[in-house]
Amino acid sequence: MPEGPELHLASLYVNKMCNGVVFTGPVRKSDVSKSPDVPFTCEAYRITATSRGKEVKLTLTPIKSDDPKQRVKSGHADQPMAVVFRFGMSGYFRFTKEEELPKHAHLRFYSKEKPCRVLSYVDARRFGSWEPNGTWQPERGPCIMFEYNSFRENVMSHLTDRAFDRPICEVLLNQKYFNGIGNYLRAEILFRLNIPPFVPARTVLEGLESQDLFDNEKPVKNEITDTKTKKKRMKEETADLLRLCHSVPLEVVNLGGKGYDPEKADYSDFEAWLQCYYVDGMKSLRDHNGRTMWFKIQSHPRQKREQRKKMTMITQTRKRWRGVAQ
DNA sequence: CGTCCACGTCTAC
DNA sequence: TAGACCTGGACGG
Repeated sequence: MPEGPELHLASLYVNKMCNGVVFTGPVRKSDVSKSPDVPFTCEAYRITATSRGKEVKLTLTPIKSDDPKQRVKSGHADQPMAVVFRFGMSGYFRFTKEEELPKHAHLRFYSKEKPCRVLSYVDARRFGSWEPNGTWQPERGPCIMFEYNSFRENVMSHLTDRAFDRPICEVLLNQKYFNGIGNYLRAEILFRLNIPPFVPARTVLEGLESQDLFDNEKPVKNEITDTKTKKKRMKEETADLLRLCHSVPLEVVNLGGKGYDPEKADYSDFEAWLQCYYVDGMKSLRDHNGRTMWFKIQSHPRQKREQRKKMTMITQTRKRWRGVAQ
Protein backbone atom coordinates (compact mmCIF):
# COMPACT_ATOMS: atom_id res chain seq x y z
CA MET A 1 0.00 0.00 0.00
CA PRO A 2 2.55 2.47 0.73
CA GLU A 3 3.22 6.03 -0.45
CA GLY A 4 1.87 9.10 1.33
CA PRO A 5 -1.71 8.71 0.02
CA GLU A 6 -1.92 5.05 1.01
CA LEU A 7 -0.61 5.78 4.50
CA HIS A 8 -3.22 8.48 4.89
CA LEU A 9 -5.99 6.22 3.52
CA ALA A 10 -4.87 3.65 6.08
CA SER A 11 -5.38 6.18 8.88
CA LEU A 12 -8.85 7.00 7.55
CA TYR A 13 -9.62 3.28 7.42
CA VAL A 14 -8.62 2.77 11.06
CA ASN A 15 -10.65 5.75 12.26
CA LYS A 16 -13.72 4.62 10.33
CA MET A 17 -13.58 0.94 11.29
CA CYS A 18 -12.59 1.45 14.92
CA ASN A 19 -14.96 4.34 15.65
CA GLY A 20 -16.91 3.30 18.77
CA VAL A 21 -15.05 -0.01 19.10
CA VAL A 22 -13.64 -0.90 22.52
CA PHE A 23 -10.41 -2.90 22.53
CA THR A 24 -9.08 -4.99 25.38
CA GLY A 25 -6.14 -7.01 26.66
CA PRO A 26 -2.59 -7.08 25.35
CA VAL A 27 -1.36 -6.08 21.92
CA ARG A 28 -0.08 -9.23 20.23
CA LYS A 29 2.84 -9.60 17.87
CA SER A 30 3.65 -12.48 15.51
CA ASP A 31 6.70 -14.55 16.45
CA VAL A 32 8.36 -14.01 13.11
CA SER A 33 8.34 -10.20 13.27
CA LYS A 34 11.56 -8.50 14.30
CA SER A 35 9.80 -5.31 15.36
CA PRO A 36 9.54 -4.78 19.14
CA ASP A 37 6.76 -6.00 21.40
CA VAL A 38 4.17 -3.36 22.21
CA PRO A 39 4.03 -3.33 26.03
CA PHE A 40 0.43 -2.18 26.34
CA THR A 41 -2.37 -4.01 28.14
CA CYS A 42 -5.67 -2.45 29.09
CA GLU A 43 -9.17 -3.58 30.10
CA ALA A 44 -10.80 -1.10 27.76
CA TYR A 45 -9.19 1.23 25.24
CA ARG A 46 -9.88 2.96 21.94
CA ILE A 47 -7.75 3.28 18.81
CA THR A 48 -7.38 6.35 16.59
CA ALA A 49 -4.95 7.09 13.78
CA THR A 50 -3.18 10.01 12.11
CA SER A 51 -0.69 10.11 9.26
CA ARG A 52 2.29 12.24 8.33
CA GLY A 53 4.09 11.63 5.01
CA LYS A 54 4.96 7.94 4.91
CA GLU A 55 4.17 7.22 8.56
CA VAL A 56 0.99 6.37 10.49
CA LYS A 57 0.56 6.83 14.22
CA LEU A 58 -1.96 4.79 16.19
CA THR A 59 -3.00 6.18 19.56
CA LEU A 60 -4.22 3.65 22.14
CA THR A 61 -6.34 5.50 24.70
CA PRO A 62 -7.53 3.80 27.91
CA ILE A 63 -11.19 4.42 28.72
CA LYS A 64 -11.52 5.82 32.22
CA SER A 65 -14.23 4.16 34.22
CA ASP A 66 -16.52 6.29 36.39
CA ASP A 67 -17.11 3.29 38.61
CA PRO A 68 -14.78 3.66 41.63
CA LYS A 69 -14.76 -0.11 42.06
CA GLN A 70 -13.14 -0.44 38.65
CA ARG A 71 -9.51 0.14 39.56
CA VAL A 72 -6.73 -0.01 36.99
CA LYS A 73 -5.23 -3.48 37.32
CA SER A 74 -1.55 -3.66 38.07
CA GLY A 75 0.44 -3.73 34.85
CA HIS A 76 -2.49 -2.26 32.95
CA ALA A 77 -2.12 1.04 31.16
CA ASP A 78 -3.95 4.15 32.29
CA GLN A 79 -2.08 6.48 29.95
CA PRO A 80 -2.36 6.62 26.13
CA MET A 81 0.37 5.05 24.04
CA ALA A 82 1.42 6.04 20.52
CA VAL A 83 2.69 3.42 18.06
CA VAL A 84 4.30 4.77 14.88
CA PHE A 85 4.28 2.58 11.76
CA ARG A 86 6.20 2.60 8.51
CA PHE A 87 4.73 0.32 5.85
CA GLY A 88 7.77 -0.77 3.87
CA MET A 89 6.67 -2.17 0.49
CA SER A 90 3.61 -4.11 1.57
CA GLY A 91 2.15 -2.90 4.86
CA TYR A 92 -1.54 -2.14 5.50
CA PHE A 93 -4.25 -2.31 8.20
CA ARG A 94 -7.24 -4.60 8.21
CA PHE A 95 -10.14 -4.99 10.65
CA THR A 96 -11.60 -8.52 10.57
CA LYS A 97 -13.21 -11.28 12.56
CA GLU A 98 -10.67 -13.30 14.47
CA GLU A 99 -11.14 -16.37 12.26
CA GLU A 100 -10.51 -14.22 9.20
CA LEU A 101 -7.12 -12.91 10.28
CA PRO A 102 -5.13 -12.20 7.12
CA LYS A 103 -1.91 -14.05 6.47
CA HIS A 104 1.09 -11.97 7.66
CA ALA A 105 -0.88 -10.12 10.38
CA HIS A 106 2.15 -9.18 12.47
CA LEU A 107 0.62 -6.89 15.08
CA ARG A 108 -2.92 -7.35 16.40
CA PHE A 109 -5.34 -5.38 18.57
CA TYR A 110 -8.35 -7.33 19.94
CA SER A 111 -11.80 -5.84 20.43
CA LYS A 112 -13.86 -6.52 23.57
CA GLU A 113 -16.82 -7.87 21.55
CA LYS A 114 -17.92 -11.54 21.59
CA PRO A 115 -16.97 -12.80 19.15
CA CYS A 116 -14.11 -10.35 18.96
CA ARG A 117 -12.74 -8.57 15.94
CA VAL A 118 -9.10 -7.73 15.32
CA LEU A 119 -7.31 -4.70 13.93
CA SER A 120 -4.18 -6.11 12.24
CA TYR A 121 -1.07 -4.62 10.81
CA VAL A 122 -0.46 -6.86 7.78
CA ASP A 123 2.88 -6.92 5.98
CA ALA A 124 3.84 -9.83 3.71
CA ARG A 125 7.43 -8.73 3.08
CA ARG A 126 8.07 -7.42 6.59
CA PHE A 127 10.00 -4.37 5.36
CA GLY A 128 7.68 -2.25 7.48
CA SER A 129 8.18 -1.56 11.16
CA TRP A 130 6.55 -0.04 14.21
CA GLU A 131 7.82 1.72 17.28
CA PRO A 132 5.94 1.67 20.60
CA ASN A 133 5.97 5.03 22.40
CA GLY A 134 7.04 6.29 19.01
CA THR A 135 7.27 9.77 17.53
CA TRP A 136 7.39 10.90 13.91
CA GLN A 137 10.90 10.15 12.64
CA PRO A 138 12.78 13.40 13.26
CA GLU A 139 14.85 13.18 10.05
CA ARG A 140 11.72 13.12 7.91
CA GLY A 141 10.45 16.42 6.57
CA PRO A 142 6.94 17.89 6.79
CA CYS A 143 4.09 15.99 5.14
CA ILE A 144 3.67 16.84 1.44
CA MET A 145 -0.12 16.60 1.80
CA PHE A 146 -1.01 18.06 5.20
CA GLU A 147 1.91 20.33 6.06
CA TYR A 148 2.16 21.94 2.66
CA ASN A 149 3.46 25.35 3.68
CA SER A 150 6.25 24.04 5.91
CA PHE A 151 7.09 21.33 3.34
CA ARG A 152 7.56 24.04 0.74
CA GLU A 153 9.51 26.29 3.06
CA ASN A 154 11.74 23.39 4.11
CA VAL A 155 12.71 22.63 0.50
CA MET A 156 13.26 26.23 -0.58
CA SER A 157 15.33 27.17 2.47
CA HIS A 158 17.70 24.22 1.96
CA LEU A 159 18.42 24.41 -1.76
CA THR A 160 22.14 24.82 -0.99
CA ASP A 161 22.12 21.33 0.56
CA ARG A 162 24.29 18.94 -1.49
CA ALA A 163 21.25 16.64 -1.63
CA PHE A 164 19.90 18.92 -4.39
CA ASP A 165 22.94 18.19 -6.58
CA ARG A 166 21.24 14.88 -7.43
CA PRO A 167 18.77 14.37 -10.28
CA ILE A 168 15.28 15.61 -9.49
CA CYS A 169 13.80 12.11 -9.74
CA GLU A 170 16.10 10.87 -6.98
CA VAL A 171 15.65 13.90 -4.75
CA LEU A 172 11.87 13.41 -4.88
CA LEU A 173 12.44 10.16 -2.97
CA ASN A 174 14.47 11.92 -0.26
CA GLN A 175 12.15 11.80 2.74
CA LYS A 176 14.05 14.56 4.51
CA TYR A 177 12.47 16.92 1.98
CA PHE A 178 9.65 14.99 0.30
CA ASN A 179 8.03 12.99 3.09
CA GLY A 180 5.30 11.01 1.36
CA ILE A 181 6.57 10.89 -2.24
CA GLY A 182 7.39 7.42 -3.56
CA ASN A 183 8.15 5.74 -6.84
CA TYR A 184 4.80 6.11 -8.59
CA LEU A 185 4.24 9.68 -7.37
CA ARG A 186 7.61 10.95 -8.62
CA ALA A 187 6.84 9.55 -12.06
CA GLU A 188 3.34 11.04 -12.17
CA ILE A 189 4.46 14.46 -10.90
CA LEU A 190 7.40 14.87 -13.27
CA PHE A 191 5.29 13.58 -16.16
CA ARG A 192 2.61 16.21 -15.60
CA LEU A 193 5.18 18.98 -15.90
CA ASN A 194 7.20 17.31 -18.64
CA ILE A 195 10.32 17.63 -16.50
CA PRO A 196 13.19 15.39 -17.65
CA PRO A 197 13.82 13.14 -14.63
CA PHE A 198 17.61 13.32 -14.57
CA VAL A 199 18.23 17.07 -14.57
CA PRO A 200 19.76 18.34 -11.31
CA ALA A 201 17.11 19.11 -8.72
CA ARG A 202 18.44 22.56 -7.89
CA THR A 203 18.07 23.62 -11.53
CA VAL A 204 14.39 22.68 -11.44
CA LEU A 205 13.64 24.20 -8.04
CA GLU A 206 15.59 27.46 -7.90
CA GLY A 207 13.37 30.35 -8.85
CA LEU A 208 10.30 28.91 -7.16
CA GLU A 209 8.84 30.89 -4.28
CA SER A 210 9.16 29.79 -0.65
CA GLN A 211 5.54 30.78 -0.17
CA ASP A 212 2.96 29.48 -2.55
CA LEU A 213 1.52 32.69 -4.02
CA PHE A 214 -1.17 30.77 -5.78
CA ASP A 215 -2.39 28.51 -3.02
CA ASN A 216 -5.76 27.24 -4.19
CA GLU A 217 -6.97 26.89 -0.62
CA LYS A 218 -6.62 30.62 0.01
CA PRO A 219 -8.88 33.13 -1.73
CA VAL A 220 -7.09 35.75 -3.75
CA LYS A 221 -7.13 38.97 -1.76
CA ASN A 222 -6.49 41.60 -4.37
CA GLU A 223 -7.34 41.05 -7.99
CA ILE A 224 -4.15 41.31 -9.95
CA THR A 225 -4.17 43.83 -12.75
CA ASP A 226 -0.46 43.96 -13.54
CA THR A 227 0.04 41.82 -16.65
CA LYS A 228 3.54 40.69 -15.68
CA THR A 229 2.37 39.42 -12.30
CA LYS A 230 -0.62 37.83 -13.95
CA LYS A 231 1.63 35.98 -16.38
CA LYS A 232 3.92 34.88 -13.60
CA ARG A 233 0.97 33.62 -11.62
CA MET A 234 -0.40 31.70 -14.60
CA LYS A 235 2.98 30.06 -15.02
CA GLU A 236 3.12 29.16 -11.35
CA GLU A 237 -0.39 27.88 -11.45
CA THR A 238 0.39 25.43 -14.21
CA ALA A 239 4.06 24.71 -13.62
CA ASP A 240 4.93 24.61 -9.97
CA LEU A 241 6.63 21.34 -9.07
CA LEU A 242 6.26 21.83 -5.33
CA ARG A 243 2.55 22.44 -5.58
CA LEU A 244 2.12 19.24 -7.60
CA CYS A 245 4.03 17.35 -4.88
CA HIS A 246 1.08 18.40 -2.71
CA SER A 247 -1.89 18.19 -5.07
CA VAL A 248 -1.10 15.01 -7.03
CA PRO A 249 -0.98 12.84 -3.87
CA LEU A 250 -4.23 14.46 -2.72
CA GLU A 251 -5.85 13.34 -5.97
CA VAL A 252 -5.08 9.75 -4.98
CA VAL A 253 -6.54 10.32 -1.51
CA ASN A 254 -9.68 11.68 -3.15
CA LEU A 255 -9.95 8.63 -5.40
CA GLY A 256 -10.72 6.75 -2.21
CA GLY A 257 -10.25 3.03 -2.54
CA LYS A 258 -6.90 1.89 -1.39
CA GLY A 259 -4.55 3.66 -3.74
CA TYR A 260 -1.78 1.52 -5.06
CA ASP A 261 -2.60 -2.12 -4.32
CA PRO A 262 -2.64 -4.34 -7.41
CA GLU A 263 -3.88 -7.31 -5.37
CA LYS A 264 -7.20 -5.63 -4.70
CA ALA A 265 -10.23 -5.57 -6.95
CA ASP A 266 -10.73 -1.82 -6.55
CA TYR A 267 -7.32 -1.18 -8.04
CA SER A 268 -8.89 -0.25 -11.38
CA ASP A 269 -9.70 3.38 -10.48
CA PHE A 270 -6.12 3.92 -9.44
CA GLU A 271 -4.80 2.20 -12.54
CA ALA A 272 -6.96 4.49 -14.69
CA TRP A 273 -5.63 7.49 -12.79
CA LEU A 274 -1.99 6.68 -13.61
CA GLN A 275 -0.73 8.58 -16.63
CA CYS A 276 2.88 7.42 -16.68
CA TYR A 277 3.91 4.87 -14.05
CA TYR A 278 3.78 1.41 -15.61
CA VAL A 279 1.77 2.84 -18.51
CA ASP A 280 2.09 1.33 -21.98
CA GLY A 281 4.29 3.36 -24.26
CA MET A 282 6.17 5.08 -21.43
CA LYS A 283 9.88 4.57 -21.02
CA SER A 284 11.63 3.33 -17.91
CA LEU A 285 15.20 3.44 -16.65
CA ARG A 286 16.95 2.46 -13.45
CA ASP A 287 17.96 5.45 -11.37
CA HIS A 288 21.24 5.53 -9.47
CA ASN A 289 19.69 3.62 -6.57
CA GLY A 290 18.40 0.89 -8.83
CA ARG A 291 14.78 2.04 -8.71
CA THR A 292 12.73 2.16 -11.87
CA MET A 293 12.00 5.67 -13.10
CA TRP A 294 9.02 5.91 -15.46
CA PHE A 295 8.87 8.84 -17.85
CA LYS A 296 7.88 9.99 -21.29
CA ILE A 297 10.50 10.25 -23.96
CA GLN A 298 11.42 13.81 -24.87
CA SER A 299 9.63 14.79 -28.04
CA HIS A 300 11.57 15.39 -31.23
CA PRO A 301 12.08 19.09 -32.07
CA ARG A 302 9.47 18.91 -34.84
CA GLN A 303 6.88 17.44 -32.45
CA LYS A 304 7.89 20.03 -29.89
CA ARG A 305 7.09 22.79 -32.37
CA GLU A 306 3.69 21.20 -32.99
CA GLN A 307 3.10 21.03 -29.24
CA ARG A 308 4.03 24.68 -28.78
CA LYS A 309 1.60 25.63 -31.56
CA LYS A 310 -1.15 23.70 -29.83
CA MET A 311 -0.38 25.31 -26.47
CA THR A 312 -0.41 28.77 -28.01
CA MET A 313 -3.82 28.05 -29.51
CA ILE A 314 -5.13 26.87 -26.18
CA THR A 315 -3.78 29.95 -24.41
CA GLN A 316 -5.36 32.24 -27.00
CA THR A 317 -8.68 30.45 -26.69
CA ARG A 318 -8.51 30.90 -22.93
CA LYS A 319 -7.80 34.62 -23.34
CA ARG A 320 -10.72 34.99 -25.69
CA TRP A 321 -13.02 33.29 -23.21
CA ARG A 322 -11.76 35.44 -20.40
CA GLY A 323 -12.42 38.46 -22.58
CA VAL A 324 -16.00 37.29 -23.05
CA ALA A 325 -16.42 36.71 -19.34
CA GLN A 326 -15.28 40.21 -18.42
C1' DC B 1 10.48 -25.67 -11.99
C1' DG B 2 13.19 -21.00 -12.54
C1' DT B 3 14.04 -15.80 -13.00
C1' DC B 4 12.58 -11.20 -12.51
C1' DC B 5 10.08 -7.64 -10.37
C1' DA B 6 7.45 -4.93 -6.77
C1' DC B 7 4.38 1.20 -3.49
C1' DG B 8 11.16 1.41 1.01
C1' DT B 9 14.15 1.98 3.98
C1' DC B 10 18.58 0.48 6.66
C1' DT B 11 23.64 -0.57 7.82
C1' DA B 12 27.82 -1.96 6.69
C1' DC B 13 32.03 -2.08 3.72
C1' DT C 1 26.75 2.86 -3.16
C1' DA C 2 26.10 -1.97 -3.12
C1' DG C 3 23.76 -5.30 -0.62
C1' DA C 4 20.25 -6.88 2.82
C1' DC C 5 15.86 -7.50 4.28
C1' DC C 6 11.26 -10.61 2.60
C1' DT C 7 7.02 -12.82 0.15
C1' DG C 8 4.54 -13.72 -3.85
C1' DG C 9 2.78 -12.76 -8.50
C1' DA C 10 3.75 -12.83 -13.50
C1' DC C 11 5.76 -15.07 -16.98
C1' DG C 12 9.10 -18.37 -19.42
C1' DG C 13 10.81 -23.20 -20.32
